[in-house]
Amino acid sequence: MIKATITDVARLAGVSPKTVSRVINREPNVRADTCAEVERAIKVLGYRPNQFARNLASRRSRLIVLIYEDPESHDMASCGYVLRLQSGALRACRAASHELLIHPYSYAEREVVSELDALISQVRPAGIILAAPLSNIPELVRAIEGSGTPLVRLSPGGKQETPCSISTNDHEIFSEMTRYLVSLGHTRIGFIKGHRQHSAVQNRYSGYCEGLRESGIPLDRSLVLQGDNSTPGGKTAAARLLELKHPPTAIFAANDDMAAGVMQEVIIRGIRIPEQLSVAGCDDSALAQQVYPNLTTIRQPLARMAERAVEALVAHTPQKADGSLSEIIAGTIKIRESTGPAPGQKILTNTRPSTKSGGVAGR
Amino acid sequence: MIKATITDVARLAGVSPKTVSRVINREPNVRADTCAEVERAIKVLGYRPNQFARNLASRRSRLIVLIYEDPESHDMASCGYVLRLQSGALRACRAASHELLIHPYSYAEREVVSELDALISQVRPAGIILAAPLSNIPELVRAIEGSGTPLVRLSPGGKQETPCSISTNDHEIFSEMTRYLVSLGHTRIGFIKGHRQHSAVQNRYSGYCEGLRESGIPLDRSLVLQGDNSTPGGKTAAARLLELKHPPTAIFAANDDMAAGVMQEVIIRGIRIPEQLSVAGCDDSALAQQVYPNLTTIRQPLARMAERAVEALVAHTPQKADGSLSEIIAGTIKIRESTGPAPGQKILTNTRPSTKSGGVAGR
DNA sequence: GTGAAAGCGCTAACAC
DNA sequence: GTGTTAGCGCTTTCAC
Repeated sequence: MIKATITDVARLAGVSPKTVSRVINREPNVRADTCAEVERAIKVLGYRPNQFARNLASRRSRLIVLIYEDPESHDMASCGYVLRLQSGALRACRAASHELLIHPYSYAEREVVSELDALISQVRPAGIILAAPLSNIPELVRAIEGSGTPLVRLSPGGKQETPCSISTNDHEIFSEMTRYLVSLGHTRIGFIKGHRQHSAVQNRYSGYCEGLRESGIPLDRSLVLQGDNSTPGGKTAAARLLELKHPPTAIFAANDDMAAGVMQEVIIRGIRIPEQLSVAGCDDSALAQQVYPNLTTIRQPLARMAERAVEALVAHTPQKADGSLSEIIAGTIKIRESTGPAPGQKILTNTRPSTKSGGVAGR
Repeated sequence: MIKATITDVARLAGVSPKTVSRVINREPNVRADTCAEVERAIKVLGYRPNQFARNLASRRSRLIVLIYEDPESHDMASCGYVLRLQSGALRACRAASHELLIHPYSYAEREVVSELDALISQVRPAGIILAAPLSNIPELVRAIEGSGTPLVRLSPGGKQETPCSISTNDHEIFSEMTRYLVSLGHTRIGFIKGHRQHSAVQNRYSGYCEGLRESGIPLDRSLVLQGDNSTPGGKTAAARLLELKHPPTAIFAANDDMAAGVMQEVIIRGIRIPEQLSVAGCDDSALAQQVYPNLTTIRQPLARMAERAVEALVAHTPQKADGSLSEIIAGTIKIRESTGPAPGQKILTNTRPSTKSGGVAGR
């Protein structure tokens, strides 16, 4: 397998290298038969353009960099999160003949910015995807934007004014899940917030509050606890909720890991799920279908978000000035076995809430 | 942040571009003070060598490709597996200033080989890592070796004659876990085999057999079931084992996902773990610490294996003729809460087996 | 120890 | 529509 070059192809096809270049880059202004001839020559020689030469000559690469919080720093808890991002990004990369470079960062280490600088100037990526919670760190965003590299942020919290971003409807879907629990007859619904640092925290909690409000149920602050996104944290929080004078009949955790911790604590205490207590989570991690009973949860469109991000980046390549894309992709509620009618409640005919966002789906 | 080139640095340092090149590549034959002068200039200008130009001129890249079975085709079950491989590979890549390209393949699709060809000729990777179970597919190995790209295989089954490979001690560690269970007083130990396609299956099962043999316990074939690496599969298998006339007092599953299924089934039947039944798995996936009780399992040194693979590849770069590396890195037993003395058994003083491979560690 | 010249394989900017 | 001329920024080869 000796490497054929563009000149070899040009010679065989009886055209100039530039014409071959036009064909492989699908540029206009090539006669159909010339094009066919070139393509034949390409096939005959098994020619593959050398990416490095292309990158060097055209000053841009076909590499997309996906940056996310290093799951190692969380003991691999968020592993489904990372894999789904990768999966979507890879799909779009394949479709666009780009390659994906992964860069997990432990944001604890402060060298990230200089690492990023090095990466950008050495690799000149076609684009960078910055996943939450990193998408929320001004320092990083600035470093990337400063270099002129196209950037898409995934689920940046707060006002997503700055550059391109793709988010999910956290607020709405948390509201919807809350209303779903209410529709099952629950009126005392515990809520365990996510880790403070994570930008989605606020939207999720506000969604819960709104769900209650829309259902006409007053917010009881004693039912709301600060969690840390971990399973042990969920366990601890559940213990506190269950020891309340008026314990909740449902517990809604801001992620699945905490929900799993809740379930552990509940089972230890001999409380049955969902007959005596309903549990809901968020993320639809692998865990959700591995715990018993299977967990009702919210599935975020992570893969789709990353996929769209790559698409935007690839399209955007010739520095589109104001590419201030700001998309929202809706999540989905997955009803499984961990939620059911509140104790002492008749089973309702229709347990599914009306949907104005994302929709509700069984598994 | 305008890009400084090697010529800029050369000019500022008052030397030729070639000398700068020598410095950044750590080539010999540069006087210490020249070197210092160049490094100062590099710092002043914030110079970063353009990888594409280097790659083009030197005909080799600083990209390592990690190829593994697409977790999507397994519904993300093996997500910890992938992440730990990535994590190790990334660590070594950072240390060696290389970048990591990830390529999950669903081996169901047969186009993999031509995709691989394209990848190799376009990207000219410095090396490829082929993870199990893909490391066992002759077609892929041939395609890579045929291109002359350095290859390291991870846990290829069978005789690892061909090229470089890095494996773990599946056989020994499964034997050890089995002996550990015996040391707890278990004599009827169920075993659920892994998916047929996975090359490690054979070694794991043979380790179990040897563990029994060394303990003087005859192999009872009715206690050995074929699993499929999935949680539901483990559940089904457990049901069959528990309905046996003489059910086992311990169940050893060839991976954690199946072990989780076992635990589900056991809990449904109201059997207590570990008092009435011990359960052990393999992989130390995130799951192992998320199920209740936490799962006793085997931790494979996946990250370390991938890390070593990258190191070998990077060192190997100038096609070392016979780089037939063949390393074995030992796994570790993680004793958690799901295993205990067999029912009706006194608690032994020392529940830990003698170790001749890998060693035993609590958490 | 250091430098000059000649590409690596492709694309940019123009000419025709 | 197509070809020509120059590089892209670095490393190679070989001279000194």
